[in-house]
Amino acid sequence: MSIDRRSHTPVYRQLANLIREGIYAGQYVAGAPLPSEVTLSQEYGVGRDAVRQALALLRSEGLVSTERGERSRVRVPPERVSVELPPGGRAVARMPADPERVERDMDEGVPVIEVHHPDGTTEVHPGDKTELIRPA
Amino acid sequence: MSIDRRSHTPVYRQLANLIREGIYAGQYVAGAPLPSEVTLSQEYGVGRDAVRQALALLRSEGLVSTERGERSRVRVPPERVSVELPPGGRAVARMPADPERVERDMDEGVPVIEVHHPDGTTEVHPGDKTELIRPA
DNA sequence: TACTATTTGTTCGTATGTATA
DNA sequence: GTATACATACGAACAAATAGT
Repeated sequence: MSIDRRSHTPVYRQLANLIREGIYAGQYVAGAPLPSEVTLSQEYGVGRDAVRQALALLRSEGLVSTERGERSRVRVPPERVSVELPPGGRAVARMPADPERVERDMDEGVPVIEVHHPDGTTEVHPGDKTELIRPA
Repeated sequence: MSIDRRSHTPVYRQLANLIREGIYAGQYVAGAPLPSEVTLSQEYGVGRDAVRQALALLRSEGLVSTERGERSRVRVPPERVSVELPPGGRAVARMPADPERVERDMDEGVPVIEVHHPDGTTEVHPGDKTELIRPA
């Protein structure tokens, strides 16, 4: 599979699909670095801008993480800690605002879970490390 | 408050912070269109690229939505439907992959909630229209 | 320590396409 | 049909962080 210039699907989205499928297929191993942006742009014959947009899309899905000076890596899903939803409690999921995300030291593309207790208090948990449970 | 070119914080992130605060403060009303990208770039004295990156950041937070040919709008939070977490059930939150997001007709910056039942079945709900509850 | 090479981040410029009003 | 506005795509230059020499 490769990039189709005549497709109505944007190049960067096609590229994101290719890389995503590569991750699902195990072609790119979790925790391992992807090829550099320049390498990807040469391999697929697209501009660096398209590569960066594709990687940004995958970051927003929580599939890869990028740090300055290092190649992007396939994100390793962390272990989940069980949190009980209390009787009479409610929970919602939302994306954190950027300053909040940085404050909580969370990766891009990771939602937060807000647990609202009957007494009015609220707990916020990182969505990638949390599993909401209700005992049987 | 305005843009500080000498700050270590990138221009687009500063701009995103300004617009976000403007939304929180009610300066930009929910459902109303923001100024156009060109207008914003002139008002704040930054490049259009910085404006687009700022808006992309706010979209990824589910704070604004953008459609081609129209100015970006402050997103209106939809009503939430209550979904009961069943006894013995588990729930996680994650970002949908782009094709899945398009398939489900969801806005950018909106997570999904996966509810896993004890019998092994799974339900997927849009995070902006769902509230997970446990009866008292 | 210092230096170099690699890599990602930011910013600007330019052009073209596509959808809306 | 025209004007406005957002989307895509390429190139280029420089900054900043990393890793290794």
